[in-house]
Amino acid sequence: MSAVTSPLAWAHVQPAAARRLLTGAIDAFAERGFQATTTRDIASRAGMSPAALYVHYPSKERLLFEISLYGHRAALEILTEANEGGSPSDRLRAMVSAFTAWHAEHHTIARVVQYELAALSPEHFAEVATIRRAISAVVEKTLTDGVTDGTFTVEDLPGTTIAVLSLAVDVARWYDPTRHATPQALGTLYADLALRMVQA
Amino acid sequence: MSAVTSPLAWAHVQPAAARRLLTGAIDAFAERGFQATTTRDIASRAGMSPAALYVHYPSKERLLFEISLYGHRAALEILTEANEGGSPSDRLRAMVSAFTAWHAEHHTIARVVQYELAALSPEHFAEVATIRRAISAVVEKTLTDGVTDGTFTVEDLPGTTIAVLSLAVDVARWYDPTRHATPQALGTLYADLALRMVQA
DNA sequence: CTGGTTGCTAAGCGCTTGCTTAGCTTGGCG
DNA sequence: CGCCAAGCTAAGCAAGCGCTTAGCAACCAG
Repeated sequence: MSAVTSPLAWAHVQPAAARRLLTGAIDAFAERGFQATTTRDIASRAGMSPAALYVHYPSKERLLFEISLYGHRAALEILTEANEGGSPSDRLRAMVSAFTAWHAEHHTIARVVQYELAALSPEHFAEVATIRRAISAVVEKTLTDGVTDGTFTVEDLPGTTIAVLSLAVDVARWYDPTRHATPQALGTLYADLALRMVQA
Repeated sequence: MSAVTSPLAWAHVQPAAARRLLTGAIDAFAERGFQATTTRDIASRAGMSPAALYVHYPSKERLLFEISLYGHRAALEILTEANEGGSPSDRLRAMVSAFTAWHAEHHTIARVVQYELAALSPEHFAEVATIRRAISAVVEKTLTDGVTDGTFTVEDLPGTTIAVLSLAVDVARWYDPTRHATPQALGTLYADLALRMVQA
């Protein structure tokens, strides 16, 4: 099972009822947004009464935090694994390909991760922001390596880092599996575009 | 620059109280999202009681529609004007530069335009979707022209069109005028990156 | 068997929501 | 002046919100 195509492992969420609530919440948050989703909606997606939610989670916000935290960790892991070994070009290609494919494959989770940050409590947001900085740092490091060894020409390093990540992240906004290419094909296309953006 | 003082022409919105409600709604929707914004919040930003909103607009959704419609029209106009005259390279550079700068300059309106589509009524969404298709068509046409005259090499035309637009649109998500470059500088950088993505 | 823990539901509490109603004030016009 | 429309507010309604409480059935350990 490749890192690119692996489904997010929610097996660690126990018991099964808690997992059903979590996956129901992902679908609901991605569809309507956090604020427009009711606890009654989440509970009914899990086949339960509204009160059952509070047996497993102390609040609706906590549910969002669990999703956001695991989503961010998965995204960082995907990037870090793709960044192991090879030339800067190889690593950038692997990272953009995997990161893009992940945002397409898991566009529901990715939407929650990228667009519901403002609904997190300040403490929970701070925890997630740490992971986000690490994600930027991984990409910026690879670009720096490429500039150093002469394979990349980058005029504005932080700006180009944001652009490369931004390209992949925005996939979550528009991607529809019934209308667009496979996540892998999109990853390949985007990796090519990103390489063109920085090649010397 | 707040939506209130931005150079987007809201002068056509009359009377002044209606305009104050509209600009207050832009700021509130951009900050918290449509669903999390209350009519009491919008009214108080305009210095009025909650009931005064309904003198000028029949519903909260209608306020969103007016903002979304005008924002989409402004975005299409920006693109169309930048696409007039010159080589495909010149036109692509001008479009990406202007479209990116617009999304940075008007990131509050752009956030409402790009992220609150799901809150529109089906009829209002359909109206706005027409403009969105026109926006894609303008960019795709210029890429096609560049491929035809040999200045561009594009493997996947619809995919690359989305990527170019996506790059600029995502600026609205992360742009912060206190932390990032000026809209003009960002536009120049992004125009360069976009040209690199497609040049033969 | 008994006693306690786990996972759940029915009912509902206090509060906030979008929006409505009734009525007041203001300014223009005969 | 009298009249009316425009623009506003205070008060509040019905509905829906996140979350709590009380209690019940199923299970397992002793």
